[in-house]
Amino acid sequence: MTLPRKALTMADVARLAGVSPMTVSRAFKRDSSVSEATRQAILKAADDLGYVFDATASNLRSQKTDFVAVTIPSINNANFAETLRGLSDGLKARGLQILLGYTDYDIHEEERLIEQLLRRRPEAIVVTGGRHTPRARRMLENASIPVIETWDLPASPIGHVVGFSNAAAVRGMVDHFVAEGLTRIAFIGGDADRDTRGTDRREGFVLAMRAQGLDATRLIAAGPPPISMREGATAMSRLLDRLPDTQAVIAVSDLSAFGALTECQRRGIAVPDQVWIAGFGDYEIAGIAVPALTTINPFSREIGTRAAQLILDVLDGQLTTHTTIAINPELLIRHSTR
Amino acid sequence: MTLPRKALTMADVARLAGVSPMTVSRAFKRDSSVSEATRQAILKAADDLGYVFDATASNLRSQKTDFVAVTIPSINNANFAETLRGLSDGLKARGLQILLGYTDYDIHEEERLIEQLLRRRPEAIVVTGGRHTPRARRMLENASIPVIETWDLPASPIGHVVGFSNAAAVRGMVDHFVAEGLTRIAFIGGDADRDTRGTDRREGFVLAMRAQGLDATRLIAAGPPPISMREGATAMSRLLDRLPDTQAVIAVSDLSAFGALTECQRRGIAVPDQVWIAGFGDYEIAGIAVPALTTINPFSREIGTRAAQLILDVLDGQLTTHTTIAINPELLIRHSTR
DNA sequence: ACAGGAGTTGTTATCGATAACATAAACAGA
DNA sequence: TCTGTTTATGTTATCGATAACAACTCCTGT
Repeated sequence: MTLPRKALTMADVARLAGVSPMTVSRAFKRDSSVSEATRQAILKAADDLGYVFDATASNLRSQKTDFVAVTIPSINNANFAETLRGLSDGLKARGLQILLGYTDYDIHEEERLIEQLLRRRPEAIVVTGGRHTPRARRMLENASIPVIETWDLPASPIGHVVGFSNAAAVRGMVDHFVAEGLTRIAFIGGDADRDTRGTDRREGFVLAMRAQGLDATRLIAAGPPPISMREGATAMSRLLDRLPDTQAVIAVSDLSAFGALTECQRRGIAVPDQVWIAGFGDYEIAGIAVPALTTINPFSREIGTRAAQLILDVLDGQLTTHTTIAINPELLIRHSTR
Repeated sequence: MTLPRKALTMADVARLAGVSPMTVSRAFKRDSSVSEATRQAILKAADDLGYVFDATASNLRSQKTDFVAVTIPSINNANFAETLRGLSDGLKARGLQILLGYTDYDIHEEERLIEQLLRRRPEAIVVTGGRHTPRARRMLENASIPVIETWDLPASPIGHVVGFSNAAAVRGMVDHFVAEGLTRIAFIGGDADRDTRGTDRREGFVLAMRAQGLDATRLIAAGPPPISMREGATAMSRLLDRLPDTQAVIAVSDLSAFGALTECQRRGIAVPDQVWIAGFGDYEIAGIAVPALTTINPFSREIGTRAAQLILDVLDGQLTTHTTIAINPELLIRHSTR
C-alpha cells in the first residue's frame, strides 16, 4: 500500500531490484531476453513500489504508441459500436489501443478530429466514410501510416477500404419491392449533405426508382441526421398525411423504420397489409419488432474485424499494396414486407 | 502537397520560419506570448511543410497528456454512450481527449484495462460502477489523479462519485406498483455477479418486495449480462409459461423490457390490460414503443456532464475534497403500466 | 584448451517538445 | 534622461524509457 507520491521511474525499480534500468525495461517487455529469476524479482520490486510503467516516455523514444485512431459519426449508434467492437477485439491481442473520436456526422468536425488524433502518432487510422474535407484528405495522405476508410466504397480511396456501396444496397431493396409489384415507394431520410452515407442511400433510392421508370419524388426529409425513432415516426406521420396511397417505405435506418412502424400502430394502419416498411442496418430491434422489419445487414462487426486484420497485416509488412475489401450487404426480407 | 517523408520536427519549421524552435513551440500554444506576425509566419511554415505537432514529445516533457481515461461496460449501450457524450462534450472545450476502454461487464477485465489506461498517464480517470478488484482499487488509489466512480453510490468511494443507488431506484418502482394494488410482481435480469448494477437492481427488487411483505421469488435469470431484447423476450416467454398469474414485470433495462413486450404481442397478451411491463434507463425505445414503456430515467447524459465538470474543477484546483454528486433517477409512468 | 555462439546484463546517447532561465527591445513614468 | 516594467525571443537542460552497441558469463564442440 503505497501513498500517492510522485515520479516513480524504472530507475527506482532498478535500484530496489539491484539491476540496471535497461534490465527493468527489458523485464517489462514480452519477448526480450531476461532470465526468469531477475524478471520475477524486478516485477516484484515494481509491484512493491507501486510503479506504473510510463508509456509517454516509451512512446517518444521507441516512436511507437500502440494507438490506432478511429473516427465514427456517433458513439450512440449500434452499427458503429459493432464496428468498433470488431476493431477493438481484433487489435487487443496485439496490444493496440483504440483512440476514438466522434464527428457528429460533420466532415469539418472530422477534419479537426483527424488533426488531433494524428498528433498522438497512431500506428494506423480508421475513418468512417469516404468523403472528407480537402485538408483532412491531405493530412491522411501525408500521415505515412495505414489509412482505412470504412462503411463506403470511395471513388478514389486514400488507402485501404473496408466497405460497401450504400447506394447499391438500397437499389437492391427497391428492385425487390418492384419485383413484388409495388410502384408507389417512399424514402425517409435526414436532410441532405451531412450524413454522407444517408445521402448515398437516398440517391441510391432515387436512381433505382428512375431506372425502374417510377416516380422517385416521395422523399421525406426528417431533419438533420442522425434520424431517431421519434423523427422516423414524425416523418411517417407526414407521409401518411400527404401521400396516403404510398405502398412501401424505405427508411434510412432501422431506428427510423421502427419509429415509422410505431406511427402506423398508433394510427391503426396494418403493416404490412396496408403499407410495407423497411429499414437499414439490421439493428437488434429490426429482428424483434412485431412485425419484424425487413432490412439490410451491412455486417457492421465484420467491417471492424476486417479492418483490424488489415491493420495487423500492414504493420507486419505482409501487405504492402492498398487493398479494398468489399462487403456484400445482405437483404433480409421479414414480415414488415411480404 | 507534401509526400510522406519522415520526422518533421519543430526545428524544421523553425528553420523555415527563421526563428528558434522555442518560438515555434510557443506559436502552437494558445495563450503564450508570440507576436501575431511571427505566429502567422510560423503557422504558415508549418502548413507548407505539412508539419504535424508531436504530442508524444510534448506529453513527456510537460508531464501532461490531456487524456481523460474512461471505462464503460459496453460500447454498444445507449445509456453509457450518453454518459460518454456528456463527458466528451464537457471535456472538449478544455482540449481533453477521452481514452476509452470497455470492460465487457467484467471487473477482471476492468483491472487489466485500468492498468493499461494508467500507463498512458491520463489527467483523470472515470470508471463505471463502484465495485472493483482489490488490485484495481489499489491502482486507482495510488494514481494521484482524480478518480470518479459513476452509475453507482459506492459504500466507500475511492475518490469522487457521480451516481445513484440502483437498488433504491428499483424500490421506487416496486413501491409504486404495490401502491397501485399489484402483488404478483416479477423481475427479469441477467445472471448474478457480473453486471453489478444489474445485480443491485435485482437486490433492490427483492428487498423492496420483502419490505412490502410480498413474495420476491419471481426472478427470471436471462443469461449472462448484458441482457438483450431477444433475451428479454425469451425470459418473458419462460415467465408466462411458468408463472402465468404474474401481474407485472420489471426488467433490468428497457431493452429487455421491450423484448418482453414483443413476446406479449406475439402471444396476443395485452399490455397493460393483462400484464404490466416496466424497464430501466429511459432509452429512446421506451418512449416510442406502443404502448410506451414505464421506466426510470437515470439522467445518463447528466452523469457525464457532471463528471466532466468535476474533473475541470479539480484540475483547476477549485475542488480539493472528494465529492459525491447524487443523481435522482426519475420514475416515468407510461402506458405499459397504468 | 580454446574458438565461437547463445544468453544475459550494462553503458551511452537519444526521441522532440518545453520548463526554466536569460536577454534584447520597446515603452512607460518620474 | 534614466530606471523599471512589459513584451518578444533565444539558450540550455530535461522529461523517462529504450535503441544501439558493448561486454561478460556459460556452454558446446573439437
